[in-house]
Amino acid sequence: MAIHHGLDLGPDRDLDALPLRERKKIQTGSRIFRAAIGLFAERGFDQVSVAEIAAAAEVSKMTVFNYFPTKEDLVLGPMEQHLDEPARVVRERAPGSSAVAALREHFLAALERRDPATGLNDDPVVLDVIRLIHATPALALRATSAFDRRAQNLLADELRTQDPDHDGLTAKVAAGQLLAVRLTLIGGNHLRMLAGERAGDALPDALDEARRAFAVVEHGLGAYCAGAA
Amino acid sequence: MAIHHGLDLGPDRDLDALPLRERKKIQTGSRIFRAAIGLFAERGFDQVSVAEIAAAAEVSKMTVFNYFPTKEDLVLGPMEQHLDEPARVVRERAPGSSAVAALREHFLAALERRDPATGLNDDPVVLDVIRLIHATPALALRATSAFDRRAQNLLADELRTQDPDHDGLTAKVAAGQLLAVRLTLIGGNHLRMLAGERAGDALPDALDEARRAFAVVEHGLGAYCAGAA
DNA sequence: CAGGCATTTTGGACTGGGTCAATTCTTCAT
DNA sequence: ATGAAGAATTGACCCAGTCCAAAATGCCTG
Repeated sequence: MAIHHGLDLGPDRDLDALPLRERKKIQTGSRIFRAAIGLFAERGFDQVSVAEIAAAAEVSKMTVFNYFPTKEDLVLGPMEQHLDEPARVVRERAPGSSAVAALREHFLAALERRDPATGLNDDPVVLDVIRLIHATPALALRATSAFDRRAQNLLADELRTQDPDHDGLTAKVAAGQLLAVRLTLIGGNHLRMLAGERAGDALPDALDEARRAFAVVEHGLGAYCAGAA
Repeated sequence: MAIHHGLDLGPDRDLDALPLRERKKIQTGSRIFRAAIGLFAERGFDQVSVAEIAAAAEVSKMTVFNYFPTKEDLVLGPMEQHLDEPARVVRERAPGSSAVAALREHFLAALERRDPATGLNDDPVVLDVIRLIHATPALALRATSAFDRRAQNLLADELRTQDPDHDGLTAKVAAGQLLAVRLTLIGGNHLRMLAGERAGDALPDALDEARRAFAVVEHGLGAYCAGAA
């Protein structure tokens, strides 16, 4: 719930107007997060113990777990509020537009505003996070868990509600395809950032890739089906 | 490599002809596995410690980790030799057949032989495993990790090799779509089994669903793109 | 059949993630 | 002020997973 650190977007109510307690909480969370990312970036995720992070943030180990349920959440937590987003986008789409179009446009818009969730963002801290994800199997695993049963079912339910002529199977398959293409695109953007590209420079290519990728989902892999090349 | 328990298919050379040592190893592995699944099914994955499993299998804790690298592998290990399978299937497909067709036929064949990896199998132990996966978030996470960057890249490389006219993006997207549809179908089969259906009875429906799902991947989600219903 | 070799098994000690009951501190109503 | 309520914090604890030296077991040769 709380806004832990500099990464969260959201309704940015000004910090100074909050009761003292809330402000301290935010500061502590931010201090823990920055200490963690700093140490991780320096020595690697597995080579840093939570106790060290606690010491660096001048807090007890327990307090770290109070703010972040697991060690992995220190890296991934910020990006993981978005589980129900695809379903919401489809539900709230403009009347007359298709579900696929809604998700495509939503992703393109996120790219343009350099939303860290798209992977197209060269903020130093975001870069550290991306590097960590790629260097640590456990983190990579959880990062792809956007392709989760919950997420897929949420989206499938939404698709079925909106297009009631489709059966459950088609909806689930469609939901899976849509979540998968999103992950693929994010992965591609991560690679750009890891290669040192600036987010601004990479934007045109990223937009183009996204459009083409969604087109593949819309029109099928037919080409791979036409027999040997 | 070793054949741990009753689940593994593979080149079933008769056990009795093996050197005594190998036989004991198989027996021990199987004893540990069955003890673990039994206790997990009874009290839940998180409510059983590795020490208890070791005691139940009359083995030391160390030996458990000798046979299964992690506690999760006690449940998932058996089904996880298959990471590179999609890439292999595409690589070794009959000349003239498409990549999509190869993967579809491979999955259909696996369904017909009730391969546990398809989720369509009502062996009591397999059922326990399926129940555990659905009841334990950590296991569910790893079970969907077939949608892994490694797996996706392996398959994408294979697709690009075979159809060199396609660029990297299309190959990665296609690989993602193909892995995703596989996971979706497996999930559907799990639901059937959890609902108490017999694998034999569910087979026709499962085959039909698989065919339709792969058709969606081949021809696209177009319908969801046609605007509001 | 004896005994040496290689591999497995074992017990124990240790690290580090994660949880719990109790303690301390902040805030607020009287 | 003061005492109650509630939150932040803490130290003690449990368990997964690793490391090591020693004991046990199957295997092979003399």
